[in-house]
Amino acid sequence: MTSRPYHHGDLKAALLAAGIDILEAQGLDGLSLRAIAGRCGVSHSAPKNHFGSLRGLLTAIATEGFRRHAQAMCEGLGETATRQQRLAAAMQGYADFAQANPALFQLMFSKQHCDFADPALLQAANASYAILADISTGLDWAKAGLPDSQTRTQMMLWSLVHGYASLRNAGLFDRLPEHPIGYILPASTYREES
Amino acid sequence: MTSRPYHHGDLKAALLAAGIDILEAQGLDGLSLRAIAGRCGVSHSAPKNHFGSLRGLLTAIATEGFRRHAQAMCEGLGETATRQQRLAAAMQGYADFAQANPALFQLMFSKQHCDFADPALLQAANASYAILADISTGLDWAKAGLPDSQTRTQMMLWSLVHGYASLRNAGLFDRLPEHPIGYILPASTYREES
DNA sequence: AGTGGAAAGTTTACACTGTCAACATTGGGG
DNA sequence: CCCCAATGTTGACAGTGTAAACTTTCCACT
Repeated sequence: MTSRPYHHGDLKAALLAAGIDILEAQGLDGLSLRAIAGRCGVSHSAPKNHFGSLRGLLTAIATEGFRRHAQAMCEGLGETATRQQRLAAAMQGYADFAQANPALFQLMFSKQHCDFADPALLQAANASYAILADISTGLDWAKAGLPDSQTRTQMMLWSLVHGYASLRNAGLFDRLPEHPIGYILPASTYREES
Repeated sequence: MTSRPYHHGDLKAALLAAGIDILEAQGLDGLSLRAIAGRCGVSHSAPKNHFGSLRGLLTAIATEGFRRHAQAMCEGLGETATRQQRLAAAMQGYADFAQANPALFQLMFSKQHCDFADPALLQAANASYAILADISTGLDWAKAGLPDSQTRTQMMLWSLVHGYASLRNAGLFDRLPEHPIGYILPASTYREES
């Protein structure tokens, strides 16, 4: 269909897809170079030509994960919504993605498995962050007299939604009554748009 | 010195200590049953008698991690401090512990490595949560008309500090100006004690 | 057209892992 | 005193990632 530059088809993309499939089906434990290669019908050593090492392959998978993550955050964003509603929708998308893809989500934020020095991964991660950062413009959690109020608001929102998603995925919220992320965002901190 | 119920001394405790040492020195990757056993001078199969499997040993290590975690949160708690100051101190202890023991912190919240059905682990984790929950009594992030305001405040605080610690440990805050956790807690949401 | 070489994939080997079964050793309670 | 359960060892096994040597394919250049 697309390009076929060599004799067996579009590996690299097939390896990525197989990796994500195994990740969803069997979790991070079941994700091995040999399993991915086997699912693509190639030898266990073939992935090295495209990704160098397992770490490189996991980094590429995480990069694709951030792209889907950003898309999930954008899906609930209607044009007519208020900034508060858009923020709640983006955070809900963040948490929903983590819940729907727990192994991928865990991989995406694991310095143990991924190489955050990789430019592609860094760019994809920054793109996800930028979505929350953009929406949070005009909202303010600042204490009087402290600088960087915009940055601090962004860090607060990112930390809040990321911790919420992580703790829920780990099962630490199981004994508590359920509350969507919107019910945890303090209403009193919203500021009307100017 | 302590008790010596069998012919080689107090393994189990030695294995736990060796595991934590390796965790700090070499990270989660370097933590293997054989490495732990080797550091204690026993064969690679000895830990099975005390912990059953690697998962059991990691669960026990995480349990000890939660005990130290709770202690780190309590260290900054002075009796004379206001509730706001005590909250900020506990959260600072939470984040500092995560920064000082990144591998242990990662292990403690990894459903992949730990068995959260283990009663000891569950109790230790709940004890850590209870510290934040107790301090947050009297503080309120509730929207009017929603139930469970106490629970929601606790979830918000826990999510915020956990996400902050996790994202900072992953290096995702490296490009942003530094802000201690207290500068991210919104001041406007504090409520005076009654 | 034909050839050289780089890209893509295979094979083989190696060190390492966790788990298991069979075996050795020890120490304490009948 | 002696047996037995707890503790620890040995050896084997399937599985992992990595690396080197090898083979196959295809593209570019003369």
